[in-house]
Amino acid sequence: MTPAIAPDIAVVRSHSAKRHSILDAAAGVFCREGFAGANIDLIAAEAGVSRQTVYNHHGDKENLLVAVVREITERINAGVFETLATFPDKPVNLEAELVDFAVRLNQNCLCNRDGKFLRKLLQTEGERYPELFSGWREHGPAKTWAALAARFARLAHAGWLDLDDPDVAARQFLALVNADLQMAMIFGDSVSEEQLRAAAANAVRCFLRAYGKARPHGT
Amino acid sequence: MTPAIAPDIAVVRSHSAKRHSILDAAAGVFCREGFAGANIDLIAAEAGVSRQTVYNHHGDKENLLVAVVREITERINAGVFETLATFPDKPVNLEAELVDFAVRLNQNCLCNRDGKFLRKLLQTEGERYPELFSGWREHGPAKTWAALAARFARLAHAGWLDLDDPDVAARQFLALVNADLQMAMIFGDSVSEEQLRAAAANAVRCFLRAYGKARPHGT
DNA sequence: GACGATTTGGACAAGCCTGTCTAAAAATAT
DNA sequence: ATATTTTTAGACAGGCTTGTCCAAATCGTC
Repeated sequence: MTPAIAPDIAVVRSHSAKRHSILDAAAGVFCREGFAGANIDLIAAEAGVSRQTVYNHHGDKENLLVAVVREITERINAGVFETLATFPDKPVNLEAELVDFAVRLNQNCLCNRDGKFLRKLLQTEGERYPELFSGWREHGPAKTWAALAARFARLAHAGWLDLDDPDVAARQFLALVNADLQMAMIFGDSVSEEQLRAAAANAVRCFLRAYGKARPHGT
Repeated sequence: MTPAIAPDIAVVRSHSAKRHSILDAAAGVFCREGFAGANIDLIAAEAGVSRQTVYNHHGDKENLLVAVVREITERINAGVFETLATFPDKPVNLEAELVDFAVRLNQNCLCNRDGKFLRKLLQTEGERYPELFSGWREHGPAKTWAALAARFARLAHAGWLDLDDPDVAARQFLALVNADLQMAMIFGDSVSEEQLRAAAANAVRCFLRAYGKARPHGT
């Protein structure tokens, strides 16, 4: 009754490839047009798939949105986790390494395609379907801030920083990193590698002027 | 041929009251539902007006959106200008006065009903109708930043601040002021007066740690 | 009270979109 | 090669929305 293993995964692969393609196209269209304005024919066309196939895979327009949001938040969370692991815990040149870290953060999480999509979907559909994002809301930014705050606290303990409140400092770091990019992002402009580095450099310079110490006490 | 003055302004008053009511309702609906999802019947109902009257006043759905955006950007610009005039040019207690200024900025411009609407409309329709916001884009944030930067530069000249680049400092000031409110705003939560003051206090403390001088040289 | 303009409610056509159905086509595994 | 499953293209009903038209009603002024 159950088929052999090989055919199953072969079917699943094609199946999953189409599924992924649909999710990708849907993310783009939902993001551009909003949920109400999104046209399933257009999604199907952009996915290179017939409309019926979209319905076969996800059943409903609303269901499709749910799947898209789940996919994106999962990828975002993975990206944040991965990038957070590259935080300079044992810096040699703190300023340079924080700048690199900030650039990675922007490239992998905030200025990302996924980051842009999540931000936009959140803004357009967040109030209408609050339960859609409630999972991310609980496990997303709060955890990121806490993790970043812990890193900064460790840096402070090692004598690199002078912090009153690591949580506040973490939020301020993220805010500063985005300071020069907000307008570009809100207008949907693309940001060059150059702009990204300059923004990160400005942010880190300000951050270290506020919270940096001249030398770690260990040296 | 031309009627007397009184009837004219009386007619215009009722006319303009309805017009304003429609614009107000339309702003709310466009913002909640997006352009595609906005229902003109709903706008009319929320404005307390018949659908036909909406068409009489603004002709077209797209036209209505244009009118809404124009109205909001004009009000926002006025609010920014007004608030900017309350910048502490001759401070006694710089930290306290900057905190007050930041609170005003948030209340009158950023966390405002208008501010929220503009942000959301910009995000949802900005890429589809770029020319809609091009006017604000040119004359809005850039001018605000420049004006704020000039104030900071004057403060630096008076010995209160130590700035490399006033423009960067102005952007960072605004970014810091929003640091603690971003999540609340993105989720559409309302922010209490308390949160607003706390956020402003955190922002100003960080800003002054980075750029403040102990005393102005004039004293 | 009469007059002119505005507003109203409802009817209406036209278009678009969702979601379903069906039969043909394509792809895959055996 | 055949059988099974997936995919496709198209038609289709149903619903909703925009924008227009029109006759009745309302409002403010003379």
